[in-house]
Amino acid sequence: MSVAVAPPAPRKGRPRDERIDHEITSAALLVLADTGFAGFSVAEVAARAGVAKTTVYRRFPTRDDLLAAALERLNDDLPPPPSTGSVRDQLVEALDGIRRRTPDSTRGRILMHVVGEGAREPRLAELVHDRVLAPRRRILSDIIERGMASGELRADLDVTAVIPVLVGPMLYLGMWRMCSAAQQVSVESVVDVLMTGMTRAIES
Amino acid sequence: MSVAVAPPAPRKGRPRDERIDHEITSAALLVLADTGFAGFSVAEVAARAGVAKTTVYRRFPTRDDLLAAALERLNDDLPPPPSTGSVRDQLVEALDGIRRRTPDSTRGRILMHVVGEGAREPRLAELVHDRVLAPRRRILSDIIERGMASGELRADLDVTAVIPVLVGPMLYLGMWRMCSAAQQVSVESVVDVLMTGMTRAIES
DNA sequence: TCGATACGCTACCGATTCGTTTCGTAATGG
DNA sequence: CCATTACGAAACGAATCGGTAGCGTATCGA
Repeated sequence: MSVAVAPPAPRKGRPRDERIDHEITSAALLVLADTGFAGFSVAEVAARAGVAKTTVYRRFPTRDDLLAAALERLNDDLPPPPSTGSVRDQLVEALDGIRRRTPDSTRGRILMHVVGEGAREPRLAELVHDRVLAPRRRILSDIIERGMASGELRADLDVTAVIPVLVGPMLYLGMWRMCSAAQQVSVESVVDVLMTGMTRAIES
Repeated sequence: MSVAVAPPAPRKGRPRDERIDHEITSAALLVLADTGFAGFSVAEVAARAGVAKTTVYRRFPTRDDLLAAALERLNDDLPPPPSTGSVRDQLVEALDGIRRRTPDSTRGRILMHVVGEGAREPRLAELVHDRVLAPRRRILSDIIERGMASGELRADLDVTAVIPVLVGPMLYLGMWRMCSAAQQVSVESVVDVLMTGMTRAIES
């Protein structure tokens, strides 16, 4: 039973250009970010990748296969967590990154389209949530737990409730950044409200 | 100069059925919520309204005119603000409504599509923001300011920073409600974190 | 009654996108 | 050299879109 598990590659004929696979999925993510799921067309992906449509269909039999393969690569650029400084500074740094990248990065723009498409495709929403949001939630929960251990934060915090409190405002500010009301709000002021609470005055 | 300013209606011929205008825009909002902006088609709206396509085009010369007329009605059902009870209770009630209606109501589902479409149509994002989000921000800021006046909240709160802190988590929880991580979080626990802050223990 | 408009229905137009196929050429292994 | 596969270019038929036109019927004002 000497079975070659990993792809030993077909033996005969011209081999596929491995770089093209990468370029196709990269182009697919860009198209997805620009046009959303409804406008996601194989022809557009092929054009942006500089490749013939047949070359795409040879690798991905259907549009959904291409979409799934592209989504596999959604997490290629997970940023390293901040590990130095006070809990407040770490939160500001991490949250400011979320706010900036949500409307600017390819991944963030795709995320914004998933918000609308998730109602019709719950599995898509769950996939993207697990692949994109969950790792970033993990970075934040690590910061929180370190703060709770060091005494900088209350020891009785409900981490599952804190995460939406941190992420939600950043997604809100990022998604509506073109509106003046969102532009006036700084991440620092948001973090300060969250740290101090709405009932106690800042002690100087 | 006795000019009839309001529509005196055309004098001759069969008059238009006013109810049909209402049904068409209502159907348009439903289609928009279900299919998003890319899938928004006149034929689908006409079918859902139980009306011939020509009847739609007689009122709205182009697809975008229909879209604009439908968006005009986005705010028909602005809920009354809660006015009794403690600030905490008012916040829980208002925020729980936001969380529930974001994924369930027609308006909320359209809002989720605007998040993705806003990148390509900034004017659309601003229109919807002003028409849907701003009035609801107003309800929340009223609660906040009453709490600051009554002493239930810090008097030095930055209201512009507080609003995203309140709305953001609700949109987050509503938009990703199908994911298990969001289902476990209660509005009460979120409000308690916001009220007390992350640095001080709840005093009993 | 008569002219004018609203409405439903069907068909149609041009444009676009879809998934697929054909064909000529380039690159590989035997 | 030759069979085999990859790739690019082009075209295919089917479907759908926004929008228009024709026709019969219904409903108004005069």
